[in-house]
Amino acid sequence: MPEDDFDIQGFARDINELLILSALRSEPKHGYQIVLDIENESNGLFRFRHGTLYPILHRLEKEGLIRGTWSKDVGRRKKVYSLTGKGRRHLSGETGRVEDVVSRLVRVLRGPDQAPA
Amino acid sequence: MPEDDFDIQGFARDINELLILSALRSEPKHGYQIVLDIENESNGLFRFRHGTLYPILHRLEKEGLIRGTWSKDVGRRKKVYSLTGKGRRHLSGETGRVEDVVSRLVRVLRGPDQAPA
DNA sequence: GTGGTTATATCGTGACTCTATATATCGGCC
DNA sequence: GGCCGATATATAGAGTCACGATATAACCAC
Repeated sequence: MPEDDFDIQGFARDINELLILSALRSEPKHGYQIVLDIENESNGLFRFRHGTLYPILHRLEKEGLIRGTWSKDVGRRKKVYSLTGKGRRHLSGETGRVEDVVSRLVRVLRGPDQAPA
Repeated sequence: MPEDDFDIQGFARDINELLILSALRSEPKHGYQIVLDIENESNGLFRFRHGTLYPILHRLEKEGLIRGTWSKDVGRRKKVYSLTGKGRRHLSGETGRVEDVVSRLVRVLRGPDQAPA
């Protein structure tokens, strides 16, 4: 009985969300910093544009996975986001699900007649 | 210098295309059979709907990765697709690229402070 | 010859990213 | 002390793609 109900579009969306959440795992950051850190940690592979980043941040905040607060002490306005408990649980759970899906994906792509190296 | 130019939407599209190409690796098949085989080999995880499958098949044929021929010997019309040489090269090359991307993705998601189990 | 299954095809909708544009503030420069 | 590029957040418009609904047609059972 197929339970998973896999959706390729939702999968792509989840990947973007998880990348952002993972960037916040160590400490709270503002949007611009998140982009720079992800780009740096992935050696330039994953790079967010402005028009992609901010809608996702707003969505994550709306879902209660992150919480954003304006820092006013510095003159330049920055919205600093931090992981909520819900967001932290979501991150670890969904990361495991992504790992499961990609391992099964690679297995199907490689096929049965393919020797493991 | 970031060379990769990663695109999450193209990545999702590629996954669908590669799943179909991999189903044709062993032997030529018609559309309906491709869906059943992928669903079977992935234990029900990856399931294509009609409205998803046929546009992708047409696209792959247009790009020269597969070649479709109508089998007329049987009364029921079936369009049987087979991998072209270009398609076979594309499959192995892109599969390697997908494996690379997902391994780097998981590494970023897990983070540096995560011990490898 | 009617109905259910196999099989291919397309159109419309909706979801999502991406490009372009807008706004605002800081620091350096002269 | 005003200009300008870099930092930083925001949104609207366009384009792309999967997905649901619908259409067509031939096979088989009865």
